[in-house]
Amino acid sequence: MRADARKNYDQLLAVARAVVTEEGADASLRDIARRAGVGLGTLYRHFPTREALLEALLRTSFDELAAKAAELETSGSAGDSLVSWLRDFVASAENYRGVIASMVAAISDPESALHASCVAMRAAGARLLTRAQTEGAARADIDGTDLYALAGALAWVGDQPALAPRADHLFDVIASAILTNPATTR
Amino acid sequence: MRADARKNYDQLLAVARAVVTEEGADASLRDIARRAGVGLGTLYRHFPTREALLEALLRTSFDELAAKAAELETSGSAGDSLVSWLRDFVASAENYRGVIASMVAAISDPESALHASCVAMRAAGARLLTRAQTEGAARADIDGTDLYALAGALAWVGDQPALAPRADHLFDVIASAILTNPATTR
DNA sequence: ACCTGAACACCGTTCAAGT
DNA sequence: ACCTGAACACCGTTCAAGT
Repeated sequence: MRADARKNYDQLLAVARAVVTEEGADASLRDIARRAGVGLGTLYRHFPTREALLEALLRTSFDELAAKAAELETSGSAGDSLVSWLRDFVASAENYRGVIASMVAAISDPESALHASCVAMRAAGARLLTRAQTEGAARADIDGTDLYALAGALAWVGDQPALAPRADHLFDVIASAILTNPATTR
Repeated sequence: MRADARKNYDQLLAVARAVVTEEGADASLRDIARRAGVGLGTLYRHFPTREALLEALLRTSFDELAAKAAELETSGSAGDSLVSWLRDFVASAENYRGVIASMVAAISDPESALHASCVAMRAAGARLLTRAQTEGAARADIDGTDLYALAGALAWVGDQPALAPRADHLFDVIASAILTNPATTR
């Protein structure tokens, strides 16, 4: 990449991080280009879709979550590992308001710039879930997509100002549902 | 209301029902006015905010849910009544894509045209929850807002094309979490 | 009373023209 | 190679002018 292009890319990403933090995932792209002091076409050149921009913003979080999952897969209690990773996943999705809808949609859209990362996140969660299920620490009747959906639902709750105060408590409620095997508690 | 105004109101509502069913709660108001064969100002005269239009669309559902709650409050098992109403609530919120976010936001916004109805829905759910809790059929550590949040989360899951196939199953997972008292199953 | 639609200030996206 | 910004087709919202 040419030096001036690199500079524009970095500047766009930094500004986008600030603006998306403030306005959410549906922030105005025009506004981002404007605040970055760059033509609108330049933004589109570097990030051809909104998903591409979000992917760049979330890159670090995705990598951290993948590393965290790798650690947890062989450490401590299977149930605790699963819940701990789920907590990190939800917290990271809540970093940018409204981003969870794109992350969920990306699962079934191979064209989305977020597709690969989101499929990888689902797989990482699924591995932790399977281990917990094998040990009898998690209910057996859910799969990786269910886990991803529950994580998404929790992130959505955290995104709603009227519900955010309950987000932590509801995390515990749902975590307990995941960790409870209904067949054995009846 | 003058006869011509009445006609416009009814026509707008009918068209809005069709368009919002098709496009979701963020459908273009301009498009609705256009398809209704009415000036844009006329739409704003009858429905000064998007929430006012949604409220009119949801009026019937709200009334039905209130009636259903009243019935269920004195019938059958407290746990079954709670879950049955919750199912109806979620199904009704899923009738119009994207409407659940407005319904949740309305809870903490007294200016919203949806405020009164949504507060009433939360109260109806809370009554069914309290009865179930009193009988020991529902976990004691959640309140009406938690229930409303869980219902919202389930409706959100149903709204996401990538997750909708799991919505029914996740309803059961969360319903079982509500009906399980963690203090007694440990 | 009620209706209309132009006007204004915004979008996302594309692409010809510039360097 | 890369950048710019006008152009196009849309929004939501308001309000002067009409009936």
